[in-house]
Amino acid sequence: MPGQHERGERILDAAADLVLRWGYKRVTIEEVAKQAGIGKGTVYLHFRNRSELFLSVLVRESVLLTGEMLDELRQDPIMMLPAEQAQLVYLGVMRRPLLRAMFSRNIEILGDLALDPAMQPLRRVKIDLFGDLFQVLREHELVRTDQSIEAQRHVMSAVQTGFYLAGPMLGPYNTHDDEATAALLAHTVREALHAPGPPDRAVLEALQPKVLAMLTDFHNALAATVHGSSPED
Amino acid sequence: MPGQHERGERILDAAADLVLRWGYKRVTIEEVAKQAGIGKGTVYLHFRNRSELFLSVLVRESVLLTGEMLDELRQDPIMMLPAEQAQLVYLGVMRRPLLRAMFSRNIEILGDLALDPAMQPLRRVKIDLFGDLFQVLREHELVRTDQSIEAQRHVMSAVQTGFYLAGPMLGPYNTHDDEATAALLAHTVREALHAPGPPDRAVLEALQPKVLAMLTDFHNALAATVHGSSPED
DNA sequence: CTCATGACCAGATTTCTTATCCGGTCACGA
DNA sequence: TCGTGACCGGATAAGAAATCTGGTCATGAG
Repeated sequence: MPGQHERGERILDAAADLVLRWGYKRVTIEEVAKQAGIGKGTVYLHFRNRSELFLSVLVRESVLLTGEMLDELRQDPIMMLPAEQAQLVYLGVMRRPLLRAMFSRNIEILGDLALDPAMQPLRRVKIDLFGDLFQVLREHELVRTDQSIEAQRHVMSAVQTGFYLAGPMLGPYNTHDDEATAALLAHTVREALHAPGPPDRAVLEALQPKVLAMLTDFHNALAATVHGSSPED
Repeated sequence: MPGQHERGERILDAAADLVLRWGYKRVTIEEVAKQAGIGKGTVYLHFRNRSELFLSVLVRESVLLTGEMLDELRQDPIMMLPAEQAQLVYLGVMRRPLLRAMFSRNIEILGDLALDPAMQPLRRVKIDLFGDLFQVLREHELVRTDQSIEAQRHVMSAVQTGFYLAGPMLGPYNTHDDEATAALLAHTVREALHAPGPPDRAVLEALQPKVLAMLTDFHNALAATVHGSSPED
């Protein structure tokens, strides 16, 4: 049996590769199977159907990114702050062509995959994460307390959305590379949401385990939805 | 001859009404002419072609909005500040169904009209306006001076884009009405771009004529591109 | 003479029909 | 037990025919 990692992963590799080369719409299950060196039916031993397969590709990328976030957070608790997180996520997304296509609504590559109903629960998990995170940060006055959590979530969503979409839209007027844009995004989030003044390192460090646990839960919840070992029951 | 205002305006009225009811794609020139109570060929005495007609509808709305901005700015020079402007524009756009459809990329109603190449020069005028505006504000330290003008323009675009698009995208999680969202947008822009501390009223008032002139130029430039009196040469 | 008009044309769009493809299943065989 | 590819039907694409509509312009009203 060729390849080092297990079959489910190889299917995901093949699917990811083909989507980037041909676009979601044009990739057939048979072609994915061929590229993975297996029979067509075998794909269905791992994924219930077509969209679950491709969604898994996206989720696997997200899991990788979340893993990176965890590492960074372990190294420095400053990464629990919204601005730093937004910056890191932005750079991580831009580094991954599939996520970049998803976040910048590249309809050419991902088609209507991003609108798939199966995406809904993932969004929910993410929104819950942010709700919880803001709650904790607020309790320790790391973010402003003069806005509601809903307002902060709204600002966070809007600003992030804007930075992902505005780059392409500005066209030739966009003179910023990814690093510079990420820094701008961080600045905007920081000024809009963080409590004034520098954060208290002691508080940050005290909170680190709790936030780490929350992010780990999120990471695991995501990972649990990547099939590829066995089709979900 | 029925109707009070002149024929070009009546054509624009008819077009605006039909676009909102049927969507840009479905509206035919003949139908617009019928609704305006004139013959089909007459439309072409006012507009060179289909897209110029519908673009003019959009531009006319923008001229109205810019007029409101001018009034507000005359009443209170605080309105020259980016946050206040963004807030006012947001509310103005949300109040006008056609502009709302354009800014929130409602593809159902406006189709690919927003992508029309004829839109380009308008964007350019608007971007130039913002460049000039930030330049003036910066010279009088009403906005931060530790960022480049390009960076500030980028932040402004991104944040605005985000707030226009994030509302629909948040779906049921969006608990804010237009007023609250506009306030949130203003807050975000203010914190990200304004100089710290309250603005100096004296400086604001001293600058009022200059900014008023800039906005008036913009207003006139926009108005000049609304045809409807005679097809452009 | 000026200006509005609607019949007219070509190209674009839609509709209807036929052909091909592909997601998903499952009987078979390794 | 597990992997496979032939097979099925619905979906999608391709093609042909019919309809529609943006834009023009000869005509006639004022």
